[in-house]
Amino acid sequence: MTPTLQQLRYLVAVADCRSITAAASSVYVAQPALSRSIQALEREVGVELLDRRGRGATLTPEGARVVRLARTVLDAVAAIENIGPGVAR
Amino acid sequence: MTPTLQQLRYLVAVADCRSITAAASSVYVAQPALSRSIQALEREVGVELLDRRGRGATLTPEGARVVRLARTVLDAVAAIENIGPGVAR
DNA sequence: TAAAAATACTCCATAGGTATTTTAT
DNA sequence: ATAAAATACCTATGGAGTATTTTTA
Repeated sequence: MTPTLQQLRYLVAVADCRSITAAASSVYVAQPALSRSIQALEREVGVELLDRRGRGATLTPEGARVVRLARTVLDAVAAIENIGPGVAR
Repeated sequence: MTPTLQQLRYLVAVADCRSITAAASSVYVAQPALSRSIQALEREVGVELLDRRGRGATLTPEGARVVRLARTVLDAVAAIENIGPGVAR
């Protein structure tokens, strides 16, 4: 029903790699896992995010918009991860 | 290792309700589930986010910072959910 | 002592892996 | 024909529920 951070990370990886297989290896996950994850994301948002082609995958216009928002999400999540007390020195 | 959107939603609910029990009911989940979820979040970020008191729970300073970031995250996720084609008219 | 929060336990849904098939150039 | 993506199947981890105990105002 709602995207997961994992799905957003995977989508950003595909955007960066322009290939599902390459994206999968870049995030240390098997190709089918990443492929399914993005299919589920597309079902959830109700829009095709990737153009699958024989050689690689590219973003649809909606996919590009989602990737932009996903980077905002992931940046804020990274900021949360860094809330903790800094290294004492 | 990394927060989940669920954890962020739960934390925001606690911030809004100033009580774990009330927050749980506001998001239609059992109190122990929300309680555990936030404990896990605190472990992940390595910081106490809530002051648990006999009567309710309040945010620590770090908790307040996380809540601010969490709202940014959740707003961007909501924008992703609304990427789909609008209602035709 | 009565609320709110935490713990114990059980169960199930989903995310991932391997093997394989389909597709498109 | 071949590389990339999708599907099938299985397993295991974690997120949720109920019941209960602990805590603090």
